[in-house]
Amino acid sequence: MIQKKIKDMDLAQIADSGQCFRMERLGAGYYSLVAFGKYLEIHQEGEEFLFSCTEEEFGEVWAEYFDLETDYGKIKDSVDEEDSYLKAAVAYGHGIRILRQDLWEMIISFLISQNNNISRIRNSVALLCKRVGEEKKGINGVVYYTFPQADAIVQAGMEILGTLGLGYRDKYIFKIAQAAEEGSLDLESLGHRDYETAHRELMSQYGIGRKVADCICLFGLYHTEAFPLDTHVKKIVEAHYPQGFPAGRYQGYAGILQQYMFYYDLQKISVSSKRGE
DNA sequence: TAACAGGAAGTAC
DNA sequence: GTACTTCCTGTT
Repeated sequence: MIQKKIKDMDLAQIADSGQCFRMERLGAGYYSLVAFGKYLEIHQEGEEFLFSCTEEEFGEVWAEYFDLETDYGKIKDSVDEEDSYLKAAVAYGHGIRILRQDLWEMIISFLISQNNNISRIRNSVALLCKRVGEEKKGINGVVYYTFPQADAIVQAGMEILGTLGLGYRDKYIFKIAQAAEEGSLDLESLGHRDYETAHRELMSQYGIGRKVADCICLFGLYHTEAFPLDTHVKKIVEAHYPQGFPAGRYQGYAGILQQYMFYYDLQKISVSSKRGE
């Protein structure tokens, strides 16, 4: 158990921001997550955080995972003063960060995400891990499941994948796991490519289109210039940026701002539907 | 309580 | 431009 003070980070906001699907709320200010085969529990109170790991593990895994090297305050301050929409989005989701997640997990998770909703994506990912991943025990004997590697998915086969309620996406997952196994999808080299190249290579895979490729680039490869255009962001751009989002003004990190906009839009929807609008 | 309709971080064809 | 799988959510 270690303690850290971290600015510009809100676990509740990150958990609900649709970029990760394995972060769970345990109680007020308490969250758990599984990533890179490890289980972590976190408690947040303002800028004070307790992590259920050693200082060593924090330095090796989690500091990078939570993107602590990046100054999100600076990013938020860089927003155009006259862009009232973006100012509001950034103020609302002030604790959003882009997590640096595992590439393979992002490929499969965002394949599942297409034409789907977040609560179902979470359930699908959880079930995939439980049925195909590896069972492990974390702190206090908590049982958790690692995200299945490509070989395990290939071994499980369509027979198992077909029982997970993934819909038509099951075949995408199976085929891409096969591609990773036989080498026509090379994760290692993908990690060394620039954004354009990585995006093109990802899109050549069955089941990965432009939007999913952008999500994988942003969340799995940390190409922060990637700007996934999903239904929400499309709607936002149409309403607030008729000339297109000014990505040029935010060279190299438009994707981070996209995440604030996405979260802002998503929360507004859930709040308004709760009010019966 | 249970059935029902609408819709969901898109892609392949 | 349209079909696609299944499930989640809100409504009746």
